[in-house]
Amino acid sequence: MNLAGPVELAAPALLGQLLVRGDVTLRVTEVEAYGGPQDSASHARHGRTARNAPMWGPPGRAYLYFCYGMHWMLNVVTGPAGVPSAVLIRGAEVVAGLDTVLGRRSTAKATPQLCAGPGKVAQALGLDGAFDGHDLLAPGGLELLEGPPPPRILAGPRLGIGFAAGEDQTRPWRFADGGSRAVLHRKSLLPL
DNA sequence: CGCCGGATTTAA
DNA sequence: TAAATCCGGCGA
Repeated sequence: MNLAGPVELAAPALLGQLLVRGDVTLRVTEVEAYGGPQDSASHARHGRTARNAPMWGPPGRAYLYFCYGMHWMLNVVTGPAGVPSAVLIRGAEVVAGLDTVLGRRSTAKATPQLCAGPGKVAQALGLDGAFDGHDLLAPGGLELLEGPPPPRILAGPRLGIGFAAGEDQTRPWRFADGGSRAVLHRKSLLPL
């Protein structure tokens, strides 16, 4: 997994990787790549601010932001330090700690969609702004570990970025594990 | 300083 | 299909 390369290559490489916090382990099934000021869909589109500062940092850090007044979104910072880019974790499967996840999600039973959606992923891991900037490659807290990459990868346009300029809206920078059901809007994806 | 709207989720 | 809910970023 090379997080220092171009974000559109780092993003699909994160599929199958593991997010571990305490007794909970999630396997990444869906991601989206976001670039720098040239990407009109990215938080970095208006340059560096206090909120998006982690995107300029070294790869392997977390970028957490609050959205729609109620959801936290987990991103993995990629690219060399100084080059803003991040990968939004949009979906995951529960590998361990199901009871903890069910409690955090306030749900009685596990379905394939339990952690399908970026807000759900952060909630399942119990994340909030306190994890913004956290080093995911160091032991403790929240960690990113190596997992087997999926045999089939799907790609398609990013979701919820209707505000972006023309070409940025259709660029196939959303990636998913072709074998997982923990992926939203599977129909808008095609084999990579 | 005030307004606009969002990398969403949920339930009706 | 709409409501919930709040703060970042922009224009004044």
